[in-house]
Amino acid sequence: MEKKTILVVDDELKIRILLKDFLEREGFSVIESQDGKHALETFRCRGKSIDLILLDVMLPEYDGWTVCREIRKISEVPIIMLSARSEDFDEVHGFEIGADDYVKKPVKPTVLIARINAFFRRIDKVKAESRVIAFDGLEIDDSSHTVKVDNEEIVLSPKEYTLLLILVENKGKVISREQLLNLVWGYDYYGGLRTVDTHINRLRIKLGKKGDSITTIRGFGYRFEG
Amino acid sequence: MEKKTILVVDDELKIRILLKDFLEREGFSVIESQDGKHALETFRCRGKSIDLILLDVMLPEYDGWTVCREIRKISEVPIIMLSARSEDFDEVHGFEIGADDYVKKPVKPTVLIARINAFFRRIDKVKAESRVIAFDGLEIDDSSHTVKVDNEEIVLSPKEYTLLLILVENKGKVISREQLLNLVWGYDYYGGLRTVDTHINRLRIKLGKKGDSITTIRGFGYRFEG
DNA sequence: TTTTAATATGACAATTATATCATACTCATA
DNA sequence: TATGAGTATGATATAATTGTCATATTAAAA
Repeated sequence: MEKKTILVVDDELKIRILLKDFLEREGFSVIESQDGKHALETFRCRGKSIDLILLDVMLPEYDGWTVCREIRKISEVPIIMLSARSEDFDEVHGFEIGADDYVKKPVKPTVLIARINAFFRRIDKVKAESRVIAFDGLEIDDSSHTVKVDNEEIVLSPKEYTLLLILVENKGKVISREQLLNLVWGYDYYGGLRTVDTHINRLRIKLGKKGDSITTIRGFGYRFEG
Repeated sequence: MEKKTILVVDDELKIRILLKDFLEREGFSVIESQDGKHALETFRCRGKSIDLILLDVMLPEYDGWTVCREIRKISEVPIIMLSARSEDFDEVHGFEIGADDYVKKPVKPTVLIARINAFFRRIDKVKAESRVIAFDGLEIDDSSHTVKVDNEEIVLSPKEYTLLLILVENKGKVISREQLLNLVWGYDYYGGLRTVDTHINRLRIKLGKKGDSITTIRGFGYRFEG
């Protein structure tokens, strides 16, 4: 497995150095940011390659809460908040706005690294799980990337496959074209919404009669019936 | 989504009751165990249906470390360890033997629940429970964007749907045509007020007998009875 | 009851959303 | 470099939605 990249956001140079040092010794690659604004810019620019964010709460130029909320609007990247504030209220708040963990300062590097490793161990496991979705004659095997309709394998392009997966994972729910662009194409894609239509169209054709399961919700998006 | 089941392992009855109470209020289903041996037996017997284990470290009949290690030999079920021991060494050890989180006692239920929710949010693919408004034979599911009258689905156009949603969200209150134009059409819309009448009309027809629930308040606007 | 104003309704045209098609571009591979 | 699969985009066709108006109906007031 390739190196994981961690973005460390803290205004104190001493802490950044301490963490960078420990993390790199553990085999992680580290990017640093000294304030909220810079962190957001960094993430917008290289978000795709960042596997985890260590985010201090007390920051100049947008505090940690703001940074967390802004990032959550565009990404589900794991975020661990670091905070000197030890109130329960703050901790709960951190989780509510989308953080994955909340660690109280002073941070002990050994403990933090144990947490990070445990976290990656868990999400890698979830990712690696061979997931098979099957119902009503439709079968999607995520580990082999194969799709079958009535036991007949059909070949989908990458975009078509991901599109189908997202729709089926959220079956019964309407997903807007904007959401689909985010989820399938990535939050940093700025193409036209019509592109989604075209791909839906091709997907429907390839799915044959199962294509009817993709319902158009005029004005709102698409929904997979299930 | 179906209820998640949590196995709470703690020898103190008081804590078990406290946690069970809180967790059930949050929509989890709870199983209890008062010692390590019993916890292992319980898990071996119904492990398949357990989604998370809250495991105290200080236990009679096999301590928490042992239970965690034994479970890890046969399962990857998420484990959150609870411990009165606050040494960093213990925390690191907990992660090393396969725990997913380590929470120091005394446990604050609100914090623990925030952690548990964040954890499930991360590892679950599907999230976000759907918001459903239902009463008197009318059902509006906003996530799937479906409207049912007496369990019969009816298809509404975007404007009709939004109009209905606004009316129902404010049921019992009169909403003026101006307000409806603002809420449904947007504040920057400058069409005629009569347009609302037409849409109300079309909505009433599609709702069938439920259409009678939209009352005209002469001179003021409309009101959804409920 | 008559009058008046407000609202309901139906028809139509205008607008908008979506599906579909044709084409050009991109990128990996032979 | 040529090929082909995959993709993005714009043009056009099709279909649904919407806004407006004329007219009918209704409710309140005189």
